[in-house]
Amino acid sequence: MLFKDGDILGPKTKFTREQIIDAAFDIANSEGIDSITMRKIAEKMGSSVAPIYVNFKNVDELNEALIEKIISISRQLLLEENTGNPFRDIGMASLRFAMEYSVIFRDMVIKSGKYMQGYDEKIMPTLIEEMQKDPELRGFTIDELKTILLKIRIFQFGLSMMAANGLLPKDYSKQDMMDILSSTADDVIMSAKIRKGLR
Amino acid sequence: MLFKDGDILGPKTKFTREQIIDAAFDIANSEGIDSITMRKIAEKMGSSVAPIYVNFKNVDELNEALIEKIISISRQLLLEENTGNPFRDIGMASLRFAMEYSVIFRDMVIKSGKYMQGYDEKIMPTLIEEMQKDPELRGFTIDELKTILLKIRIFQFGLSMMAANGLLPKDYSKQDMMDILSSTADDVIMSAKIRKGLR
DNA sequence: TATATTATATAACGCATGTTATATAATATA
DNA sequence: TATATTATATAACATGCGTTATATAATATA
Repeated sequence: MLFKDGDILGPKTKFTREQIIDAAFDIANSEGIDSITMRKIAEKMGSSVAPIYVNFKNVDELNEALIEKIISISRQLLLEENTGNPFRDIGMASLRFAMEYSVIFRDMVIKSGKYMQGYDEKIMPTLIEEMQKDPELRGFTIDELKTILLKIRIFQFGLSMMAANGLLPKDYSKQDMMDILSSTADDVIMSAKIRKGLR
Repeated sequence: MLFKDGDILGPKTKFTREQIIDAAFDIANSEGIDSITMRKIAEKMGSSVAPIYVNFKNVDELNEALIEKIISISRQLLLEENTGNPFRDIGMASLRFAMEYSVIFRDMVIKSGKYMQGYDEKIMPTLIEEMQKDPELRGFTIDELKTILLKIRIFQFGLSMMAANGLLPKDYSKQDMMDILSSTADDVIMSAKIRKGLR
């Protein structure tokens, strides 16, 4: 062995793994995930495709890394919404993601239905537990809480998807969206209480 | 002129315009609209690409015809839901489309945001008029009716989209979906009444 | 039957893609 | 300085795409 372990030979790296992922992310968020090509990424970085293939075995591996970045961003958005009410926080974080990264949000819903389904199934029990602690929701059975949660999640998903696709009324603001989300959540909970004779 | 007008010469047509559109529709509904290629359509029909180019100038013209077929199917579904309550009928028809042609539904939402937006803006006034006739909804201002309609449309869109993407709980039946849609619509209306002191 | 017409098949073109082989240049160590 | 190593550039490849040029075969009429 001519060199010790850890030695780095050759020219300095000009294009890092992160730069590549960032370039891919930019393309995905402006033109859609399917519009990503190796040559476009290279052009965006001002390089050839060679640095990409040094950092990633092939396009599948790059896509995996891109998905990881997207998930990490969505997690970051969730962390930033910290009112302690995970119920509300998840809705708001999803709404923010849908608005700030609308093209990617659309693509993610379609591409990774399976992933999202698994994700949902993981957080559902946690959310139900949180709901059981909420004094506003006292007196409901677990099945009733599940129905309430499902209704609100369906509404929140529809709102996010309509926002991401420009299907909401013109000049509908972020505040309008947050308002209609919490208003409809109130509707669902209030009606459940009335049906149960809790009011 | 050797032949009279209206004469048809040459071999009999084996592949009609409709067969081509149907083949394209099948591919769109199983693999997605973007997966349609001239060669795949030909293979599905057991032909070459030649008959396609006799019936359509290019791929754009074929896509136009495909969109027309999709719209016509969605219109047919709406006609089949005829309870006289356009409010409910549109929701159910959209839900059926999302379930029976889920891949196409997803693609249509994404591809033709502009078209859908225009479509919505056209039927909104009609729906508001219908709501004004409904004795259940007496006493609301137009703005209040608009909010109620928007809430229900957002929920219905979210439900359709989740159904089309397999994001609903396992074994969630069509009946379950129709039930949760009308139940949530009731929630929204009931809550609006209570807020207004109508109950 | 011979001919004009047309539906279809085949093959090729130009283009964009992912991938790879090869060349070039930069860098740390002997 | 000379060399081994490696980051990058370039160019080619196979593949799949829309499209088109050409050939083939079927059909109705003269």
